[in-house]
Amino acid sequence: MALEHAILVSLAEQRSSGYELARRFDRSIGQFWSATHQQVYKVLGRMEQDGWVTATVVPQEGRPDKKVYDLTAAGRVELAGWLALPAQPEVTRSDLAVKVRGAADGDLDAVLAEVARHRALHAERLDSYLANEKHEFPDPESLTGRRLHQWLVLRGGITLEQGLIGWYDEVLGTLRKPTPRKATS
Amino acid sequence: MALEHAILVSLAEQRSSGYELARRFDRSIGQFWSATHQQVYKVLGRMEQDGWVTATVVPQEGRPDKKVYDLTAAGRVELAGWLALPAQPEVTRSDLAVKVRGAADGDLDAVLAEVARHRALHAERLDSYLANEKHEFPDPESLTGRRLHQWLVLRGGITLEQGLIGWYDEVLGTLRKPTPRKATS
DNA sequence: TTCCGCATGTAACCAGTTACATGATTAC
DNA sequence: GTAATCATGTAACTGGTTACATGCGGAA
Repeated sequence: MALEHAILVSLAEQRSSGYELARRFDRSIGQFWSATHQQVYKVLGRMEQDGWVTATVVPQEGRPDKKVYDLTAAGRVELAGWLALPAQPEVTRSDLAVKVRGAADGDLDAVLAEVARHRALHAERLDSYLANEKHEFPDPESLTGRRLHQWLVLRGGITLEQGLIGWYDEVLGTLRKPTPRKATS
Repeated sequence: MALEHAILVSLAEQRSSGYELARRFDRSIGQFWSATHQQVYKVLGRMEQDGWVTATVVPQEGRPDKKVYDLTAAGRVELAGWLALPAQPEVTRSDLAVKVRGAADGDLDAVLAEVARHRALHAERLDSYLANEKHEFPDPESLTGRRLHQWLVLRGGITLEQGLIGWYDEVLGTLRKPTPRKATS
């Protein structure tokens, strides 16, 4: 169980609606914990019933009303309790790694094209993380508390992306036949 | 869906029983796709019904009989088809990253202790991967085909572990109060 | 007029985990 | 005698995905 707790962490930083939470999971924290909006709404409902959060309907002009959620005291207790618990080991699921391993049983070039596509995807994501770091945390040395912790998690995302890209390059460098000279372009 | 396909890849390398598959998922391929033995048995049953694999009971002496699974032609077709499909993006779930991000809402030292514990765990795993590499692939330059692909996936595991360890060290180096001189030892 | 962003949800389904169950053999 | 390894499974549950549903406002 854990989306609960990721939401608690998110709400402790800032009260938000389900929609905002879902968007936030798409970005910063989503590197390490992702969730669709449907799942977020479902879990928020349960959390409200359990008394971890309270909802307030906030009317808006020109757009739909939203339900903004706040942590309750009980929610904070739950969060602190969870933080003290051992963390489960990291899990990385990579379709692509399985495909690389099985590449001999199908079309190797198709698999390599996928590796190249993922390489581009992650390079883009890495760029956006780096831009984000420059913009949001221009002076890491001076950070403390929550902001420092947020920066460290972003650093983790950056490190992982760099590792993946390095691995993609190793795979491509090893398995790609050197393009025949004079070919395309 | 994907455990199906990870099993197909595994069986294409070597016919195996459910038990053997489950053990294999604990090690090599488990870095990128893990599964419990229960889940493996369940999925193997479905795959047999779908005609992707066939089972043969192999009697053994001094230990229980086992059901060895082989790929069928249909299974090979399925595998080749899946390999040509786009791969879904990598997903990394890290409880610990969420805890680091939320550390200000609980006991920071407890979270750091967890980071240190995970650091040790992953350092151990990295060592075993490196030992495995040395032992199983002493001369990477000479590898081709399946063995080469296997080595590359192992390289991926090594890269990820190194990245994680680097990140743990960054977190610990940043958040750990310098131990007071003269304290414990 | 068509699509995108904002905003919230329900329902059906699927994949994976946890707990439980059995039973022989081998090593400490 | 106690635990680990080999070997296979069932049952109940949980967490997450996919598909479907609605409706306003603003931009192209």
